Amino acid sequence: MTSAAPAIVWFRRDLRTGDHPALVAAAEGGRPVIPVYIHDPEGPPRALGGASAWWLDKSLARLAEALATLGSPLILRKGDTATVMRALIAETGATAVYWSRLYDAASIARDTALKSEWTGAGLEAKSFNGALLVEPWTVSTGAGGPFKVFTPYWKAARTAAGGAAPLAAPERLVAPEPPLRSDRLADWSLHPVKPDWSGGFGDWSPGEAGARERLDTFLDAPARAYADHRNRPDLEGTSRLSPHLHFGDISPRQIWAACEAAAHLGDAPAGQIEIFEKELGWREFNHHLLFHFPHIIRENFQAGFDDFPWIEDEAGLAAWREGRTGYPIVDAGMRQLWTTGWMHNRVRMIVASFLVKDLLIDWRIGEDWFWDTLVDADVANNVANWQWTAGCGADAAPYFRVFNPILQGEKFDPAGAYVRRWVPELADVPDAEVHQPWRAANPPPGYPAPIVDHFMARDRALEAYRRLKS
DNA sequence: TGAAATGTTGGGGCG
DNA sequence: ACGCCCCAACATTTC
Repeated sequence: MTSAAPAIVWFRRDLRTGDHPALVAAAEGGRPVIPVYIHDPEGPPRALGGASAWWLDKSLARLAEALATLGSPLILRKGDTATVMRALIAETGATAVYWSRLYDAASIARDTALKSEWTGAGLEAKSFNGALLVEPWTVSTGAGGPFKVFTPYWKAARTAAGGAAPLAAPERLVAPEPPLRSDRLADWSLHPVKPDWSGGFGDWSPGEAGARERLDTFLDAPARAYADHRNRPDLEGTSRLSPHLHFGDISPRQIWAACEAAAHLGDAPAGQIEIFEKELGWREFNHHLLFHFPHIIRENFQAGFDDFPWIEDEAGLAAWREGRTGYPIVDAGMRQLWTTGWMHNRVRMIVASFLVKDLLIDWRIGEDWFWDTLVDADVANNVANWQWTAGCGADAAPYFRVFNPILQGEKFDPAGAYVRRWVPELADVPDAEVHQPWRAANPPPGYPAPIVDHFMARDRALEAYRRLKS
């Protein structure tokens, strides 16, 4: 079969060999398979963030190892996708290109144009579902439109979500002859240098094996108490699978199947697992929204918010980014983000509420920062969650819902272990005041006083939202 | 996937 | 024993 024309598998955000429909389809019949990753730092959908680049570097390295073991090494090329692919097709005589679908408008536009180009040139160009449990066009409301509210969405989608078993990885791949030129991953400089700020990222294991290990660890313990512990940043209560999911180190279907198996075997209480599955549901919902309402990538879902009087506050923004707002739970979150490339989800809501409601800074500015600093930065999730917090999104938190950073801290970090870990200035503040250290008998030296009074800021935000409505 | 303000209730102290 | 008041605890409304 070595004379058969090769098939290209175009990897993007599906950096794995298991449960990979495009890879399985390409390997069928034993024809040569050309796995390729094309590095276009400008996107779509947008320029690669710094923390994402760090992750991509490691995940690609693991994928390259896995594909080499299977028999066909990963080809790395840099540049404009259409140009690179044209050259690769000409060079190899490939007759098919397979890939996993993306759901933002810019990626869809690019992929659609390429598909018609390749089809026009006589190739088989085919896309697959490699990233979602339920693709956005699969479910619709009774009226026939897209969902805008999570609960009815998930009621409809979770039925469609179950069932399909993950695909096994191909047992072996046939490499094209002669071997193809590939860039060296190191030459892409995805890992930061001068300075290398990634020293705190050490707990992550990007790649397929790391994702599986993370999933097993999660199902082994945290999943059993997920309902109670998922909101506790001081505990290891969450799965931490988000960056793996973004880059496709693991598929949601693989996670779903493992969850169902664990619940079925009684390894973890079904009710707890169901709440975790609902979190996967939010990811699905966010992709559903981005597909059906592509403008939300930069515009308010609710146009009524377009005239919101956001404030330009460079000093406040800098304090927020650097974790020196004077509110421990906010500062702990922002420092955890900067140091590790990740922030606990409960704390994301708190810091986002603080930026948008206490500082009245445009949600897009916060979204930009998250995009650059999160290893799990994902357009669909990032945009939908920021709009949720700001109140301008679909099924958003009502405008009057303002998080109190003191109460949130006391409720979800009761002993102050989380804030003390990331804000060492608080080491000696008694538990009773650790979330409002300015009230301690001896306020910690070197830790800032609150940059804004929350209760004043809350009234100010409610006034701004009220005026917008009228 | 809030928090604060306001309303209601019921037990206990007290004259 | 009784009524009155206080206020914690809970419920409801409002932002």
